[in-house]
Amino acid sequence: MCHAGGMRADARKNYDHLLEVARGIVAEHGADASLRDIARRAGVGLGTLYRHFPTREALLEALLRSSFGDLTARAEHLGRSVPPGEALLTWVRECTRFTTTYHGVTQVMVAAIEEPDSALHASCVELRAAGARLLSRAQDAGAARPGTDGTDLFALIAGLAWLGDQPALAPRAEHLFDVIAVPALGGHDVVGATVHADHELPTTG
Amino acid sequence: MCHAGGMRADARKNYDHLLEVARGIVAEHGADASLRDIARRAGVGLGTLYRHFPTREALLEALLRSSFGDLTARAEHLGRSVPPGEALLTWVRECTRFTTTYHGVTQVMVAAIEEPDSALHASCVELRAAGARLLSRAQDAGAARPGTDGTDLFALIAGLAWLGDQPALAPRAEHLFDVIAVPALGGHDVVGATVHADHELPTTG
DNA sequence: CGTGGAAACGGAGCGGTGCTCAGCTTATTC
DNA sequence: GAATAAGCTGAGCACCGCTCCGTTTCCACG
Repeated sequence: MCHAGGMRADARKNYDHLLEVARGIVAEHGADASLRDIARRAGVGLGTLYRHFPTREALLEALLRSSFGDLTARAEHLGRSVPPGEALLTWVRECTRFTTTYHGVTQVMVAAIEEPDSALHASCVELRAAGARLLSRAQDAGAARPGTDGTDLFALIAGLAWLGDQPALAPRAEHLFDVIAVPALGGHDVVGATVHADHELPTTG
Repeated sequence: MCHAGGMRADARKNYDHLLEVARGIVAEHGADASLRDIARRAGVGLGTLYRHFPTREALLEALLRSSFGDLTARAEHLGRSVPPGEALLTWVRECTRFTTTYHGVTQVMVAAIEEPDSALHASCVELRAAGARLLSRAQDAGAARPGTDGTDLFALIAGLAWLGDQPALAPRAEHLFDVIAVPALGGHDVVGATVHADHELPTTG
C-alpha cells in the first residue's frame, strides 16, 4: 500500500493512532460515525484524517483489511479440513457473525462490490471468491443446492448480516440463520444434520 | 386520524400538497430525503412541514398508509382465493416488490415494528399479523416449513426487500427470491413445485 | 359585515454533518 | 543550518434535522 514505506515518522504515527481511535469509534457508533469525532478524539486536525483516508471507505478498508484476510484464510482452511457442506455453513455463519463488530458495514460492502473505484472493492471481491469456492465445492459434493453462485452467496450473507444489524431482529439472528440460510444452502437431505447435531435428534436411532 | 375532521381549510390544503410533493421526492431520493427540500418544493415553510408531520416517520406513515392497507387486504384476499402455499409465496413476493417504490423504507419498517411510539408501528404490526395468518395457514396445510412465525416471515421479507434495494443486487432480486425465500418457506419436499401447484402434495405415493 | 383570537405559517437560528483548501509548521536531507 | 518537500490545521462552505417565536391568516361569533 501507499502507506507502507516512504512515510514521514510523524505521519505514520498519526496514521496509526487515527486507525486505532477509529476502530473504537466505528465499533461503537457504526460505519457512519462522525469523522470529525474521530479526528477530534485522535487529537488531530480534520484535514489530517482526510489526508490519510481520502474517503470514508478508505478508512473502513484500513479497518477491515486484516479481518477480511482472516475470513478468506478461514474459508481456505475450512475448505481443506472439513466436509464441504459443513465448511460452507460454518463459514457463512462466521461471516455474518463478524459483521456484528461494526454496525452498518454490510451496506458499505454490498455497495462496494460492484463499484470498482471503491477502496473496499478488492477485499469484497476476494471475499466473494472465497465463498464461491466453498460453495462450488459443496455443490460438487451434493451438499449444497445447485443453481447458485458466489454473488448469491454474498447476497445471502449480506442479507443475514443486515438482519442481525437491526436491533429488533438481532436476538433472533441465530434462529434466522437456521430458517433462512440453512434451507437456502442445504443439499437435498443434509439440511439439518450437517452442522447442528445438537438441535434435535431425528427418530432414526 | 387527527387530520381527518377539524382542520382549517388552508391547513388541509397544505397538508395534501405536502403529501403529494413528498410522495414524489421520497420516491426519487428515498426514505431519507431532505425534509427541507420537500417543504421548499411544496412552497411551504419548514415549520409547516413539521407542524403536520412532527417526525419523518409520521410523514412516511402518511405516505405508506394506503399501500399497507392494500397489502393486508391483499393477504386476506389471497388467503381466501388461492391454495395456502401459493398464497404465501405470492404475498411475500408482492411485499418485497412493493418496497422498491421507496428506497430505504425497509429499514424504517423494521426499526418501527418494535418501537411502539413510532408512527409506523401499528401499520407494521398489522402487516406482520397478516403475514402470520398466511404462514400458519400454509403450515397447517403442509405447504410451508414449520418452526417459523410471523416475525421470521417479516424478517425474511425485510431481508429480501433490503437486498432488492441495493443497486448491485437489484437485478438479481427475482433470482434471489427463488434462491432464498422459496426454500425458506417451502414445505418438506415441495420446494421447487410449491409456487404453481403445491396443494396436491404429490409425495404421498 | 366587522373583529378578536385561535390556528397556522415562515424562516432565522442552533448545533451538527461531510469535505476543501490556503496558509502554516515540521521533519528530513544536503 | 538552510532549503524543501511533506504534513498539519481549522476556518469556511453547503447542507442536514429540528426548534421556536413573531407574523399572518382564517373563521366563528357578535
